[in-house]
Amino acid sequence: MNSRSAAERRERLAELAPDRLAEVEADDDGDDGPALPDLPNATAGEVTMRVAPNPNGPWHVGHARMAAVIGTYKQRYDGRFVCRFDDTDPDTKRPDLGAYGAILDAIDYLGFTPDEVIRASDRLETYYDHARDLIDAGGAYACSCPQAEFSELKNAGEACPHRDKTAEQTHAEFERMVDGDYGEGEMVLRVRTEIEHPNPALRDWVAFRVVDRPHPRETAADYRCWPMLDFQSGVDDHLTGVSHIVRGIDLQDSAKRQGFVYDYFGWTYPEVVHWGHVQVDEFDAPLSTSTLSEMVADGRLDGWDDARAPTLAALERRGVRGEAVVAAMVELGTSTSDVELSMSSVYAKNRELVDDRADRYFLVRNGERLPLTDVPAEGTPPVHPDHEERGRRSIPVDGAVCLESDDVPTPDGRVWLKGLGCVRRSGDRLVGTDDGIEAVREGDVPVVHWVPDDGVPVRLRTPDGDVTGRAEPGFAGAAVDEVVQFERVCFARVDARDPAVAYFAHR
RNA sequence: GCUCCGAUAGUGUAGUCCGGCCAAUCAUAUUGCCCUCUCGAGGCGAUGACCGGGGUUCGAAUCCCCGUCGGAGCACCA
Repeated sequence: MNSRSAAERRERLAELAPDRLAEVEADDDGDDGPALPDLPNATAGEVTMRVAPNPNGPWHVGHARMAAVIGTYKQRYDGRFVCRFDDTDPDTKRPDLGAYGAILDAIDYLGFTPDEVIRASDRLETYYDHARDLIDAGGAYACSCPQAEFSELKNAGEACPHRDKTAEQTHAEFERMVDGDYGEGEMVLRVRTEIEHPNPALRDWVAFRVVDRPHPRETAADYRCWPMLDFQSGVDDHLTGVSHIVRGIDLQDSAKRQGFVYDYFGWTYPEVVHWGHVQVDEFDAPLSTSTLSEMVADGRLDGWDDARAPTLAALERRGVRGEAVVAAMVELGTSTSDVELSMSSVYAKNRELVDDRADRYFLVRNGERLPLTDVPAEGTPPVHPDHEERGRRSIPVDGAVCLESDDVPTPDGRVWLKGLGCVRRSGDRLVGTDDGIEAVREGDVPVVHWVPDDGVPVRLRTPDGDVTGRAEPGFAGAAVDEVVQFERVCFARVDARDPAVAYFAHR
């Protein structure tokens, strides 16, 4: 940033138009990167948005986008944030009871608090009531066509024999669906749209179907007649006062489908923004929730917050702040084309957030032990190079040190042991030299980190697997949950003590 | 096949509605130098893009047409 010219501009503005300055400042506040585009037809105080996750697994990084964007809009428009669990498929995308809470935790991690949390599986009676109203309005009919047969008719633009059924008969059959009198596939309730609509995706879609498998939530386990997403979501959006919907392009036709229901009811459809899919560059492994769940179930991952997992829980455990994730997501904007998120931009933002507070420690991975003589009794590197006032560490040297193998000098070569001094390799040992720091400044001697022979064993859990190493003795004093920097290695979050475990955040 | 949608540097984004101030913004990435006892932080640079072709116009990233490429839906999944 050219902060100088920005400052100049500000100064000029202060002279020319003092009230305009306030706006600019407010605009600038906590705002890095381009802001999200304004919502269409949005009025402050009258914006309600929702995240509508299916709780069939933990949230991965991609899921953060919706919450991040909605949460940001909530702040901009002083709006409402609804979290609605769309858990209406007890079978193929079966909800996971642990995921409800995990998703709320993820939203909290990102720094947002929903104004309202609802579960579709609590609301079946509401959907039934609306189905009955829809039938009364002539907007739905019960259909017992086998799926493939209907599909053929539909693609040809032809009505099935059930389409002209009376409302009375449909009512009767729908009540039998509700009562569980039909088996799976025997009867559905279809919305009567336009069977010759140019877009085949909109023709007489299914609103309710029968699912035999009980819902995992006990309170919903007795229901067999389940609404499809487009019906349930359409009704709920209206009932919860949703003013603006953000959703993926895969749901592009949803608004049009639901439009038929809205028309029957005389409702006004919310504003809709569609966006493309997000890929995350670092995780080429499939980001799908079901894959993740499988990997956790069969032990390939230690849990949803395994350092190798692309989940928000894992990022949290690694010491990446939700704020950094939100900032990166907001920068992605809401374009309809698919986007790829670079984790490096999340990490860059996190580094900014965390660097100033992160105390420095040495961690040597897979160290090589080298006897060391003719050096001071201890090394005293600063706790933080930009904050001398935080003091210096004290790392005792007792006859030997460990270095990372890449840092071991060639025979007769020199390295500068950070915070200690220059040493020269002599055979298999290191011997202190009387070189001053100029040796480093001249570029002849690399500065390396090191630990004494009896460093603290640390397991560093990284996205690429675990690494073991030893940290300087002072690391034993680092508190759990603290984010530290292992100099020249990475930022990491202290996860456990005795034995010490740290989670790799980023370089 | 039918119906939608999109295309700016490695990545993301601003600008596109209302054509000129855009030889195109910012961030990230990569990289050079300075500083530094970190490969962190900081400072100063560099690299790198308007999908193609026509048209309209004095003037097009922006408007129009064609093409190409990419994405989505046409589920009793969400």
